Amino acid sequence: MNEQLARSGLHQQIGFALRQASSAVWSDLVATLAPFDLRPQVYATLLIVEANAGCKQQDIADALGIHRPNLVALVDDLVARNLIERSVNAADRRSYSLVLTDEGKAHLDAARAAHKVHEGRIAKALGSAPHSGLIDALTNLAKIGTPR
Amino acid sequence: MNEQLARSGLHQQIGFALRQASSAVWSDLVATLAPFDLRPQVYATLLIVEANAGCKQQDIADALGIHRPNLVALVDDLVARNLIERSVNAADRRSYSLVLTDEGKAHLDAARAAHKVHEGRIAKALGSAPHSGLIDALTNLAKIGTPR
DNA sequence: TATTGTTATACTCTATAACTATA
DNA sequence: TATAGTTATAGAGTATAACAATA
Repeated sequence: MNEQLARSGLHQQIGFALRQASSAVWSDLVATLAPFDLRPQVYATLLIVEANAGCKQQDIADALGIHRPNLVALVDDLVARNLIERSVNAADRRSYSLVLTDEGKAHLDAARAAHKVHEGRIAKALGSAPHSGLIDALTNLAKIGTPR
Repeated sequence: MNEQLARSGLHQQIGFALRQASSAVWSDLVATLAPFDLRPQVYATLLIVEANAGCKQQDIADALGIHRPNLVALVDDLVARNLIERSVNAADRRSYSLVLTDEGKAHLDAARAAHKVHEGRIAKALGSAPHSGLIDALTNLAKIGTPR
């Protein structure tokens, strides 16, 4: 941000502070997971399927806070890569039962290790007084990925 | 989120918590500003121009953390609506000098009143102990707009 | 050379409507 | 009727490359 620019009060407002912090952290997460060919939502899907073996796509959409149609291509891709297995749910043949494959579990474990490093960067960005105030914390978060 | 769904640890992770909180607050802000025909970034642009009369588009892009091409249509629209005035900067004829019109100032003031109400909703969602922890705060924020 | 604004373009994420198959 | 998955489509928001005008 241009330091000469007078304060418009923008970065004191929770909506914009959240937006910028979220954007910065998301970008860092995208870069973190890229070596594993995983987008954040795809990684999250693997986490959810791991913790909820046999869940259906609707469950994942709810957990991610998005709509069902947006999960279709995502799950298709995971199945094509043999990271999850999609089988018809015998009890209710409208839905699928999703489970991690062994390969999916191994891939998730590798990505999780990288994610841990990412969380470390966040902790560092939050500084030594993470509870000193939400705006301060978010302002610091928004600086993730900025050369220091 | 499906309450039956076992915890995948997802909502304990800052990246996803931020994402969901940001999304919820942003949606609330969009709805708040809609009656004024302003998107959040357009409203933010008015705030920046008000606090930095004579600034150029590049300044706004920097403040918003976006790239210059994405501001062109936005500023065009504000000029067409007679909310800001764009005049050639005599000192550097490459750039424009942006200032609020009287109409723009009045429109911004009206929107700002609505924005205050939105901030009240956020304060309420944050609860009475806003500093008790970042994740808790964000989890509460993510519930904005959810029927309680 | 570097910067400002611009145009054209593309990608990600998310939303809605309508279909199918099952219940 | 309602639900799960799907298809097609649309919209916001942001990104990059390349150009003209100006410095």
